[in-house]
Amino acid sequence: MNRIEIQDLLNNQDCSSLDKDFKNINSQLLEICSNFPKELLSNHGELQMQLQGILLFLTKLVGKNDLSVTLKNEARMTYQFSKIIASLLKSFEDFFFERKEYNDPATSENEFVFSVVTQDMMNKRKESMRPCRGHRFSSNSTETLEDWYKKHHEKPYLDKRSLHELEFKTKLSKMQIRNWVSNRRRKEKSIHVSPVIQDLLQE
Amino acid sequence: MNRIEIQDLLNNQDCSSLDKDFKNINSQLLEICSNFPKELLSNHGELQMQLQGILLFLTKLVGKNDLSVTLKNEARMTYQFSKIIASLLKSFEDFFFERKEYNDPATSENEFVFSVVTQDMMNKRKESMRPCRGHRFSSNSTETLEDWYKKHHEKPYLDKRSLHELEFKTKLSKMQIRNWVSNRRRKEKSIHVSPVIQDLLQE
DNA sequence: AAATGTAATTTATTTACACCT
DNA sequence: CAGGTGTAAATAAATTACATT
Repeated sequence: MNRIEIQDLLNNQDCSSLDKDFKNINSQLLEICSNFPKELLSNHGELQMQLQGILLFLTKLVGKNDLSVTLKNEARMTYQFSKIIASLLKSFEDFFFERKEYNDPATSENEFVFSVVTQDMMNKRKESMRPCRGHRFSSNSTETLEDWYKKHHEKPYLDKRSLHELEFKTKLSKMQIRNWVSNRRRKEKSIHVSPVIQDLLQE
Repeated sequence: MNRIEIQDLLNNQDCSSLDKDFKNINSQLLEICSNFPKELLSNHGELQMQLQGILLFLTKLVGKNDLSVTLKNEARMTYQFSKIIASLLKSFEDFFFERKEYNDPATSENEFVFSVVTQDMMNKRKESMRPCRGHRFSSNSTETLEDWYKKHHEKPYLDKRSLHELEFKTKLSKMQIRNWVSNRRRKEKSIHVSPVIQDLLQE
């Protein structure tokens, strides 16, 4: 399984420039949506151009192989959302300018896609690009922590020295380490090994 | 954990009438989207009414407690999608009829939500309402199958009699049973119990 | 700073189905 | 069509973060 690499990747960097670009795209979309009917007549050409650019960027993004699954999914969704906006825009434009030759819905809508990007999805990207719920630590860090826990099994509470040491070894923040140990204690409660196995392990 | 109940619920019924209503809503939405610009002037009042009805239904649906998580999510997404459509429709209408008092985007867009419903999401509902990937069998059925497998561990292949018997006991279709046994054989390959434990189990 | 609850995410497992031999 | 294998779609379980008390 090649999952650890992906994990480490997520832990050690911000996917920085790509991520910034993607955020940028999202803001552009939000802005387009906010100004939707107002701007249609004044600069619809510009809007179309902007949307084409956005779609182009997203196509490229979706095609990339080295992306995190999350980012890829979001990119796909945003792509679909952009497409629907572009499509609606086009329809309305045709309507405004009486070029009433919009395609037969029966055929054109077949590849019509709807996708949902909630606003808080967009916000999420802005806020929490760092310590992220559910994102695993590197197996290295986990091992270090697990070792510490095993050693201090009797009284699994952090003192200053331990915290410092772990911070250094794992490169995690104090808060993350405190959380981990706290969560680990909780986990302990729900682990119940049968006595037979326990004996076995003690050999 | 209360998960088994939910599972059984999913296994034993079709959520039939609700489900049909929901499908209906989805088709309505699709139709509205297909005819979007064309119908705007001719019967926008009707459209608005229809959308209001849809939103009402979805609000109720989302509020229900006894729904499968999947359905609930889909309902939420569809709700958001409907809302965006309604909102766009309203904006354009205002624009058409020169009542240019659409709300200040800064305030009105704050609760603006985008959601994505891909077309194949809608199709999925249509097709596969029965044997559904990922939906677990009842623990009862699984136990029966697992028992059979254990008994025939040496040669875990179905004969006609076994198939018939299992079909009767589990209420699953022949195909499902064949699939299960096939998948079970595959799983066997990836299970490797340490010899120590194996000895232990043989006692 | 502790337990506890729970949100958001990832990973593993289960079922269905397609394709090949 | 049986059987193995690959993989899609869904659920379940585990991991990390954070809020509350």
